Amino acid sequence: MKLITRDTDYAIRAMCVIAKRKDKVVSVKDLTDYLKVPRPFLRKILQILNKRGLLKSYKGIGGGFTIALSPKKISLVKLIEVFQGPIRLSEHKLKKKICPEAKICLLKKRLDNIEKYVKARLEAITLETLIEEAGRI
Amino acid sequence: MKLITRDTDYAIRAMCVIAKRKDKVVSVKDLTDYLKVPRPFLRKILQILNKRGLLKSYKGIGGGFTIALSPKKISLVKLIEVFQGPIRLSEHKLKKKICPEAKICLLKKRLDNIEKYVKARLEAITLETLIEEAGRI
DNA sequence: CATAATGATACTAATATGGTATCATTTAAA
DNA sequence: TTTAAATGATACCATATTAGTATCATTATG
Ligand code: FES
Ligand code: FES
Repeated sequence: MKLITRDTDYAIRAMCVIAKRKDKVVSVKDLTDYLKVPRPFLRKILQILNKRGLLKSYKGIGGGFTIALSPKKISLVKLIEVFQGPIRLSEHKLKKKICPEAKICLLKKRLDNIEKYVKARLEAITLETLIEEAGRI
Repeated sequence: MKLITRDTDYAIRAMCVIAKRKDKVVSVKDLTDYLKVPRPFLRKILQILNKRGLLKSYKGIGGGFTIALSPKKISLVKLIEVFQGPIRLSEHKLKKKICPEAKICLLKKRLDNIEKYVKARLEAITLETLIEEAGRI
């Protein structure tokens, strides 16, 4: 029932570091040294973030990644959806078909409400808020 | 990221039916006829609910299950925890060890808040509320 | 041209999920 | 007292998801 899987988690940590370094190019080596996260796995993750347009990448010696968007614009919802697909707390289906009772199902209605709330909260958590407040500690 | 897995879902549906039938003994056959859910799987699920004291079981011909507690007292949290363990939306650990930064980690703090809310909402959804409101439709 | 970086892609291991299958035990009723 | 209809206990199996590795190609810099 995890809201956040490992890859998303690592992505958040890495993005925070990269965002803090502003326009400096950060390599995977820099990141793994700091984050103690498996290198090939992190590489894969950063490549995905690059493809999705959240990072810019630079090849060759001295290469690495910079952040592609303002940290304000990168929310947890966005990062979660990159690695875990659309946020859906409740499918509440029967055997992969849409349940005929879906429209009147009370349980589904209530879970959908919870989902809306969670999504809104995750939307409000951006890289900026994570970095900014961390700086104050 | 599902809040509710298949077994929990089936358990909820089955418990609602059993609760509605009050003190009548409901067999797995009755339930599968009505719910269209795989029989051996549902059997396993009901056995677990029985062990956990949420159902009472009766063996032999004419046997089956009745509800053991007032539907008021059976919340979604309880049912989820039976099949999925304690509700923890965010572990946010590093390599199975507790993260040294856990106490000051902002992300964790925020996810924990979301978790508290979700848990409270799931606590408020009981079999009684599901049955009662369904009756009004 | 050597080297240090990423890009692309395929493979693998571990865990969780969603079940089946089998046999033992109990009990009501014929 | 036998039989059939139910659950109890357990072991097994199939699939999907998660969490990675491994390899080779490509690119940029000095
Ligand atoms: S959506 Fe089908 S029973 Fe809830
Ligand atoms: S709990 Fe370790 S970084 Fe958040």
